[in-house]
Amino acid sequence: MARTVDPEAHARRRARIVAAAAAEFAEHGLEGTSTARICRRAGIGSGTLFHYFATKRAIFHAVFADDVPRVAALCAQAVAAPDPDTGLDLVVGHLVAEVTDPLAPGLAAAAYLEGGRDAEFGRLLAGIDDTRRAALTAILERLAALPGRRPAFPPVATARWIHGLVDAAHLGDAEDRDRTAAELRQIVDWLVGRGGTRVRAGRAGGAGSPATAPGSRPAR
Amino acid sequence: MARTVDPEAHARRRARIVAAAAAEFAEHGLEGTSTARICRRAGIGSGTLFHYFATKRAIFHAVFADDVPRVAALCAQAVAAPDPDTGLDLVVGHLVAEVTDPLAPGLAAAAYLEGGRDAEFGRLLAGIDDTRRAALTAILERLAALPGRRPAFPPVATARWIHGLVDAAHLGDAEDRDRTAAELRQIVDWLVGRGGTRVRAGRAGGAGSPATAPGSRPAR
DNA sequence: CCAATATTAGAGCACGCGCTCTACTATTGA
DNA sequence: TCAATAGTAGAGCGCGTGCTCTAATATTGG
Repeated sequence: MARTVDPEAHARRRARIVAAAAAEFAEHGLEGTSTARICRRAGIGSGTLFHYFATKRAIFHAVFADDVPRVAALCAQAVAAPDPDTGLDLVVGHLVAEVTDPLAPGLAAAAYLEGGRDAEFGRLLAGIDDTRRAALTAILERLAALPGRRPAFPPVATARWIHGLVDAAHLGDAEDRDRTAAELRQIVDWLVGRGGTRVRAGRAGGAGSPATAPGSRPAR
Repeated sequence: MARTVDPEAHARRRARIVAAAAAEFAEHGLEGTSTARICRRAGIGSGTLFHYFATKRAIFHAVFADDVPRVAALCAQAVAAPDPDTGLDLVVGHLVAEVTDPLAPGLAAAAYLEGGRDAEFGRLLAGIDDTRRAALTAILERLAALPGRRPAFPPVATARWIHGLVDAAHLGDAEDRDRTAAELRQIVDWLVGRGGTRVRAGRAGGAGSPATAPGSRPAR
């Protein structure tokens, strides 16, 4: 017998394809992206592409499925943190990092479109979401029990809204991502009853800032 | 000479096509929707379709452009309202109605994907957004000046966040739209410093509700 | 070195796409 | 009634699609 596989090299090449595909999907969505484009971007032929993935849809799934273990590990770590504040910062930091990724908005839109129709893919997304929201809820419950904290909503609702805000930030203007991220941290602190009066007016755009609001682009 | 046009009949038929197209676009996005599907749904032939619209993209634009005058009128009415609370309710009511529309999430996703690439379409969306955000900001400024109100953020930031929350609600689970809408009203009241203690814990999911959070599906 | 297998490129296939074009019908004013 | 034009249907065109298949090349173990 001859020729065994180097799994690392295989994984590297696979990842290269997934990265190229992610960029294309973020721009054109699943149906709008042609396999030829992915090939060109990855610098390979179509034969190679279909050697690594059976269908275009499989590549799309891989783009998101690759995140699952990373998210799970981070959530476990955050829940296990001795201090709920630390745990919250971990999760929020992760969500903010996602918002800062320039590919995120396009991918989120493409994912939504697809999640509504492809049941298996929908379950994949729901799984990622549920993992994060469950972790957030657990942390928020411990936070609410802390003395002196006055969270505005019950933990489940707060977790849902934080997630919602991140979704919203995803759709936000690409130019303002850093400010959006900063504001996201701020509003989370506020939702959670952390940081006391630090918020009240000022900052986050400033009382004296121009009246024209530059914010997010899309929304039907 | 002979045969003049009935503009009303023309508009009705055009609207019928736009409605069918909107449903398809919400499901498959712009590039994923074929003109043949639109024709089938609208019960017409391709000849008819291209008699009313020059290109598929033009139909897509029309789906959103048709909203512009409606939004402008409502915003003007809300700003002109004698009482800023009434004005706010008008705008929020309009946004909530949008969230309740079952086509909204898909269309929002499709719009985002397209707004990022088609500059003209991007400007169209930005225009709608700016109209609404400017109206909201104006109303919120009057609201903040009211005695006894303690808004959490400056008006511009609040307007931006309300818009963001609506975007987030768009992406939310289709089954929970009514609850999402109710919570949206609640969090707006809170942001605006309206309704006092009515919010603090309880409601909105309940302290005794199950720990598994059902919330939104998508988000990368 | 050689046999065996992993990996690659790209020509080519059947098909569905956006859109055009022609032929036909419905509806109007004179 | 009849010419003129709005409206409609659908066959068909050129092209790009997702994917397959063949043939060639790298890379390994023995």
